Amino acid sequence: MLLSDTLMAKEGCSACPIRHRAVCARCDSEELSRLEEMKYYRTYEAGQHIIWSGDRMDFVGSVVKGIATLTQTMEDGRTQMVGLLLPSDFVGRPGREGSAYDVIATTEVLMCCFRRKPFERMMEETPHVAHRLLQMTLDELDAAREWMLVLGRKTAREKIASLLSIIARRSTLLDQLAADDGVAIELPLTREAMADYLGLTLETVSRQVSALKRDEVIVLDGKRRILIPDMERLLEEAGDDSDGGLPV
Amino acid sequence: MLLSDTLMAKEGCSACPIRHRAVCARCDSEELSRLEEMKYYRTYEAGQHIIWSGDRMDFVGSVVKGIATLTQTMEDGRTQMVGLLLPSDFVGRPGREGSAYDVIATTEVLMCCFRRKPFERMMEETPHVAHRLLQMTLDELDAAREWMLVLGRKTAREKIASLLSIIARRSTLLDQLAADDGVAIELPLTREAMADYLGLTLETVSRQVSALKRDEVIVLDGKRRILIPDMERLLEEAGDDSDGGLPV
DNA sequence: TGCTTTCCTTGACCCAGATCAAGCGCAGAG
DNA sequence: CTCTGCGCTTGATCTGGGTCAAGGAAAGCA
Repeated sequence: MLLSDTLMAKEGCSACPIRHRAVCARCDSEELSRLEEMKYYRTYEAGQHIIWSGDRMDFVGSVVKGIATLTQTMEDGRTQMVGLLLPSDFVGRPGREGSAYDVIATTEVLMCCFRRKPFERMMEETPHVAHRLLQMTLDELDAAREWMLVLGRKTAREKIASLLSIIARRSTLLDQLAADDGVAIELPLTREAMADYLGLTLETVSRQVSALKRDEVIVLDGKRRILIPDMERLLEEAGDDSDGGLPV
Repeated sequence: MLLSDTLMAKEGCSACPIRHRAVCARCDSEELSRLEEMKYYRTYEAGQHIIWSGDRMDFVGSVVKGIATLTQTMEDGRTQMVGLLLPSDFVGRPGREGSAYDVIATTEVLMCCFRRKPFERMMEETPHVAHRLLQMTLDELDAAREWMLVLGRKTAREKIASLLSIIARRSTLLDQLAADDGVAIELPLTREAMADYLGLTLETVSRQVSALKRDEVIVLDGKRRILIPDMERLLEEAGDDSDGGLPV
């Protein structure tokens, strides 16, 4: 209905925009058709819970379009975002019933869901899904560890710069629109969501974004679109100068 | 020499203390003997680098005895520990040449190393190692995310309590010595190492440990041995009261 | 026996970021 | 066209944890 699943449902995996990056990236055509039998599409509106922490979940799946967040909450209400799910990212853990986190759609989200049991069986029986999932999990672990450095040791300004450079890196990877005279990113997160990601308050986020704008590290285009005239400069501000790993 | 590898080298994997928890946990005897051909033992002294960040590494492996840390460092010297490696934990990333982190022996460490190329080949050809590694990586990812909450949202006192309860949980899992009148843990970390894990300074760690002692949440036995008379109480202090997941 | 080194503790002071509070601007509803 | 609500900004003030500094204790060594 919303994100026309029409096309997708008809054409199957071959027309899928994340075909070459998701869990299914390595599958041959036989495996693909097996996956097609256990899959279904589902959309979620912005703000809607995709999964509730503690709930039993009977599917796993990939984000096809939109952005979702992985969030952890303490009893007294303090919350920490522990993951940002962009298209091609995997949701759910094979071999585990319940989710440990809330998964919440930030924008409208289209999910490609697989019924859990058949998916787990397939992981046992064929190698490619498991291998790809291992790769993706190792990447996520690296990302989580990079984020631990951000949370544990960086200043508020560095945290903002780190978030922007991570989003910039990931979204240029997806879109290939890195103009050399600067990068433009869509930032579909509220100040509060940014604060939850960065371990800050929304006021501090607002102040630091203003400060980066004042210092011309970034240029705001409307409220949610951000231009980065000089990526090098932003990386310096993030404290991970001369970053080892260029986008691969 | 130090941790007599003598016994181990002779008896092979069957006598190995981490046989049922490490990457090799699921292997059948044929796979085991294949692993034995590519493996060798190596010891590291306390304080020694096992792997340097950025260095090429030609092995992966498991910690058999001792404790090591995974650490990330910024140019200006700020450091953040991103992982604590206890016996059975896996070191290295198949499919990647270099390490992104420093791996440093905290105590004397015995490693069971596998030459990387043959290990990667084996992962392609047989399922059990890859499956087990996926499981372990997913667990580590969960641990990393739990840690993100600690780093991003907890107070200094909660951080200390969280560290102690994690060590207590992991080491009782290993040793099965959870007396019901309290738990005793060996804490082979300096105040500085704890600070690096928690995103604090060593002074703050020292003060908060003293405070927890004063409030009788913990009892110090010498400098490195800690008694926890009431585990419930400690979990409350850590802020994750009524913890969902009992040790499985 | 005393000297060095390493690790830890404790105190005094300071500051980055939290908290509290007010107000702005824009989009949707009536 | 105004009203309302939500997301954002900005100011004033407070405070948890950082910083700087001064010892103390235990282990190794000569």
